[in-house]
Amino acid sequence: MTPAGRRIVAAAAELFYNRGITAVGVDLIAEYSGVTKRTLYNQFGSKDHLVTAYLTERDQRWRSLVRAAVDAADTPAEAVTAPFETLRTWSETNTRGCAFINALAELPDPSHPAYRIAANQKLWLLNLFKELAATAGCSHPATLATRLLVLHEGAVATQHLSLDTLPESADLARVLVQASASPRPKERQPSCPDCSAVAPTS
Amino acid sequence: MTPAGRRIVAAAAELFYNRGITAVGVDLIAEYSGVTKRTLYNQFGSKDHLVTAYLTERDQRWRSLVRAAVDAADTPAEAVTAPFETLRTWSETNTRGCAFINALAELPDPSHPAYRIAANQKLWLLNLFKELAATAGCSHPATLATRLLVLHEGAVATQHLSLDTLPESADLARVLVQASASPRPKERQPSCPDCSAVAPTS
DNA sequence: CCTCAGGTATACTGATCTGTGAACCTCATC
DNA sequence: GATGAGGTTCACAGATCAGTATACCTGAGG
Repeated sequence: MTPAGRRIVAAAAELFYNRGITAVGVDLIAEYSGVTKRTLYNQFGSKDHLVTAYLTERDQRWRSLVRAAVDAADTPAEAVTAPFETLRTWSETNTRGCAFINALAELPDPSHPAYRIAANQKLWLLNLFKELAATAGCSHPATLATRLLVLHEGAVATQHLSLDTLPESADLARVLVQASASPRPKERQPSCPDCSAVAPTS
Repeated sequence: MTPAGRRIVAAAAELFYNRGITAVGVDLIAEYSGVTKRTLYNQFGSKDHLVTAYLTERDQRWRSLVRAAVDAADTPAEAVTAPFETLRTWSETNTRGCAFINALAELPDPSHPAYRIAANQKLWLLNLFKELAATAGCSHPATLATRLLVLHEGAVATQHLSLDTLPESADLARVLVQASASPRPKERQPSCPDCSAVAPTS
């Protein structure tokens, strides 16, 4: 991608995320990135393709941050909840929720590439949770992964409002991992039905 | 509100939710509701006011469904997770996520009335969870309510994709309520650290 | 019978939207 | 020194946007 192309994507990223995709015109993006509209169309062909490039770049950037957090975790159990640490720093500069969910809200056509990107992002995180849970020795990693994904997306979605739900979500995520990672000896299970309930059973 | 006004709000609700607020013009809403654009502006004054009316009506409709589900619950514990039952039926006809989160994605101005409506909706649900948890005798109802809200919003947010996370979210919600509603006798707590961890401690 | 609220019909403004056309510039590489 | 990629300038098309103006219709209540 040419230097002008990178500047265009950077400007589109900021404007699309903060003001909405439909509400931002290509003229504004061109002006914001110090580039002619002609250059924008020479590089991307259409606004839809620019939207796709914006979402793709954002996805790659976020994934690399998550990967770094996972690699920096001290223990396998902490690695499972590392994406919640990424979300904590990510939220400091991205305070308007999930860009992919927001994009789907504006793009009703399921055949738009944005749908694939958004779906793949969630599936990637779900699969990452599952693999990390399996590595950490958690029982029923698939069920645990689904629960962690819901918690993650819930924390992102409620971030709009000033409720500060992320710490609580991350706490619960760690509890779920602990309960799933260290199954109690069999003889203690009947005396503690809730533990076996919290630890996924399917 | 006049008959024409009701038809306009109904048409706006369907179009705004399914195609996006910015992407839908007032001409389309007028045509869709079988009404003149003049009538639309006589009733609502501006598109922004129509957006506010749309969100307000949707909020009221959803709240009454939640209240009905809570009232229909058999036990206080089941009442706490009744909103998840509402979400199950609600999602059958509303498959494009939370209309308020979607609206915030398109309306970047925090001074827009939509912000207040969306924030109040989430706060209302959070408070409902808290009151129901207290009624059911749950310990630390505030913490439990936050966790339930995150689960609820996470289930709504991931509904876009075909992941079917709602059953798992509702299951986990019920487990959390159970763990918080029936605290174990003190002498058993040391032998079961995970239970005390799942039951909110703050 | 009169009035008036609710609504219709149609035309219009001025701005903004995505996207294109055509000519020109600049600079590195062959 | 010719070529071509990346970029600029500017004008323009055609559509759509929110919102307004003017005149008219209709039916219920005083």
